[in-house]
Amino acid sequence: MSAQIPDQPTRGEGSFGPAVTDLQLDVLRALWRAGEATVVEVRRALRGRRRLAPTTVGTLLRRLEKRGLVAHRKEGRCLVYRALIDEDSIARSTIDQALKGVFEGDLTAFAAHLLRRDELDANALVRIRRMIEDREAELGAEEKPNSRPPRA
Amino acid sequence: MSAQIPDQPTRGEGSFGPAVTDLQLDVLRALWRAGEATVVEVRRALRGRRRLAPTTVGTLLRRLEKRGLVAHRKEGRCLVYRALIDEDSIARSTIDQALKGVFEGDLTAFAAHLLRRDELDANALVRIRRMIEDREAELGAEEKPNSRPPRA
DNA sequence: GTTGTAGTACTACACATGTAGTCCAACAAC
DNA sequence: GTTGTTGGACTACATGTGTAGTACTACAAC
Repeated sequence: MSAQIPDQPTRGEGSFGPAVTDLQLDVLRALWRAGEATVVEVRRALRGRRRLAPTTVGTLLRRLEKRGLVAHRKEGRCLVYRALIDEDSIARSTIDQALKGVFEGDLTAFAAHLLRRDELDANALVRIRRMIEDREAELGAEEKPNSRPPRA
Repeated sequence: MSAQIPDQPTRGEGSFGPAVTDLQLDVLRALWRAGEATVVEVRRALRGRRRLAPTTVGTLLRRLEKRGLVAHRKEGRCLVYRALIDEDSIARSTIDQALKGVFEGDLTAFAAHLLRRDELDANALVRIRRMIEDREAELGAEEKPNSRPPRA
């Protein structure tokens, strides 16, 4: 998984995945949701967030295709586009980029920063702690089947 | 804290903080570390990561100043620059941007994603869990010491 | 004084991006 | 057939960015 995609933007920096802009992400999201979509359909999906001319959406898709992030097939006279990367790859590289940029890749520092946010209320903390515990259990189980079962 | 800064880039999107590029971030980082620095000093600090012409660094600083992210004072014939935003603001808005873009602001989903990363080994998990527990204690303590005095 | 020299301002250029207009091809209706 | 309509290709333009060259200015050395 996680297709092999070139990274054009911010090309001065390390070889990361593709860093898509908000607009590009919106377009990709439309494709992810629809599976496949024509220009008109993508445009409709974008409606609400953005009101773009049909040609604009066409341009966006063509440029995304040039970057290797989407592809199209011809159905009659329409072009039907589909995404070539999955949401997770984008998430990963976006986060990587932010992470690397701001915290120089230090996930723990990153976590520390996140925990200071107001949006993270007690409930969210509990949920996340549970996730961590689950993950610890998972890792514990596969790393060393019998040593120090971290699960409480 | 967290100075009030306009966000020029990706201006199509919601009113977020400044989203700086990698290069800009490198420059800012140099300023943060040094407190104040001239063009030459910033350039030297960047050396290793980037080999830029002195004029390039000057341009970068001037543009950053135009965006309101740095300021300068004159010392003799040299301009001494300093950052106007702190690292935390940048971290916050960068993360916000990534978060909003990819996970539509859902911090829990974001956390779920992070927890799947290989870089997060058992030790990191423990550290982060501890941080969460601390934070939970903190929140618990200030939310309701007895009933509803919001001041902690 | 004249002449380096260093440092800044201005200008420039290529490229990605957000945005859309114009033109053309293909199909539908008459 | 001709004519409309629809959708895509190409072009365009403003702005931000990465990068740097050139021109000016002020100080140091002679």
